Amino acid sequence: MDLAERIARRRTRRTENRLVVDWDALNPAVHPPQDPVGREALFEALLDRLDPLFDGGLPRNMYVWGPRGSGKSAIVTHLLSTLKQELSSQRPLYTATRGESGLSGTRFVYLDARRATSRFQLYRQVLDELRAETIPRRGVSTDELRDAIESELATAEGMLVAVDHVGEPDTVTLRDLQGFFEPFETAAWIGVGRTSPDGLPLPMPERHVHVPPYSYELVDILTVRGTRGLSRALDHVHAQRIADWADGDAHDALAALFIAALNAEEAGETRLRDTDIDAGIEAVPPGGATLGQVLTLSENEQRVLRTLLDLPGDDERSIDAEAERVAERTDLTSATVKRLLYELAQTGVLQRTEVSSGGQVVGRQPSMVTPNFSPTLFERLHDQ
DNA sequence: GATCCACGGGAATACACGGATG
DNA sequence: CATCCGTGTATTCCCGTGGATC
Repeated sequence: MDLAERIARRRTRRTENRLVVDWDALNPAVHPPQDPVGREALFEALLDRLDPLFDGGLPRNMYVWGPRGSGKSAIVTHLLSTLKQELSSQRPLYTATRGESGLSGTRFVYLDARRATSRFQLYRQVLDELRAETIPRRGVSTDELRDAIESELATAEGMLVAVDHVGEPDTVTLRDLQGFFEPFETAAWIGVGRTSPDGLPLPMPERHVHVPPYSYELVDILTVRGTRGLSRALDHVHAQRIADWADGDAHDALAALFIAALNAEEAGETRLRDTDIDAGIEAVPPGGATLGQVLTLSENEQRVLRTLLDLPGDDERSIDAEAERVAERTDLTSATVKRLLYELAQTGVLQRTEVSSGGQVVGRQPSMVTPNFSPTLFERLHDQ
């Protein structure tokens, strides 16, 4: 977007008199296509390790790790899409114009392990990226998919796959990755996760890239995102306030900003007030489940959450009772809902708290579940 | 007929607590 | 007093079945 365009957009925004002009810019689950703010040194470190790529070779497998909200996903998605743009000379459909080697360029694939939780799904999504046609979800064996990937790689110089969110409670581990990509001679991978590499495969330190939490950069991130998303610049004091509260976590910071904006819009305001910032901070459980995590849950899990949030009143209800209510409002059995609720609590999406036993004397104390994320944010992003 | 996996439910295990036992 | 036991409930674990698709 050039300057003239920016100015034009600003003008229309003003005349519309709206506070928010681009919700995606404020959305903590969305990574803008622009260069991530304040991570130049990390890109250098990554490019160093990817050096062989630039001679048509393959880098070693890598592990990129750091705490939540430190920008790992932003970095890796941006890295892969740029590499793809710059280095893969061929697109899936146009294999006719091959280079001298008779091979098409290196292929680049970014995957979210939350959306590919088995070997089958991982292969399927890799193949889906490599080929233009849609790959079936059923009726095909995992081995067939593997063979298909192999034959696809036979005509390429190599493949670099980045797998985001490895090593979470429900996702594949680094060790799994190693096994999954073992069969492919010309494939290298980058695992991205939160846990420290101690005790994991890939013992060599040169294969690790540590992403530290943000510190002062967080204010810049909020300012940049705010500039894109809001019709007026984000007040520096507000940005600072959110950044201090978020303690280096960009997800929580953006989530708070998003809710602040929502709050102001609902009040018919055209600028953020101090109270909106307060409301934003108030609504986000620090260190809770990220929106990305919640929004990549299966359809039924999200439906259960949505229904749970809509249940009327009664803030003291056992999981058993909650499951019963949710089951009534969906086509799932209460047994299934109950299992899902327990599972969601185990992965940190829901939080379990003891419920004061209503007169019950015998047996183990029941607990209840409450969302470990901002319900407002989830409802808003889920329903859209 | 083959494939994968979400659902559903039952078995196994954990926990709470009162009372019996050592 | 400490530990075990019995009973009842909560929670976790596990796996067979069937739907959807090729």
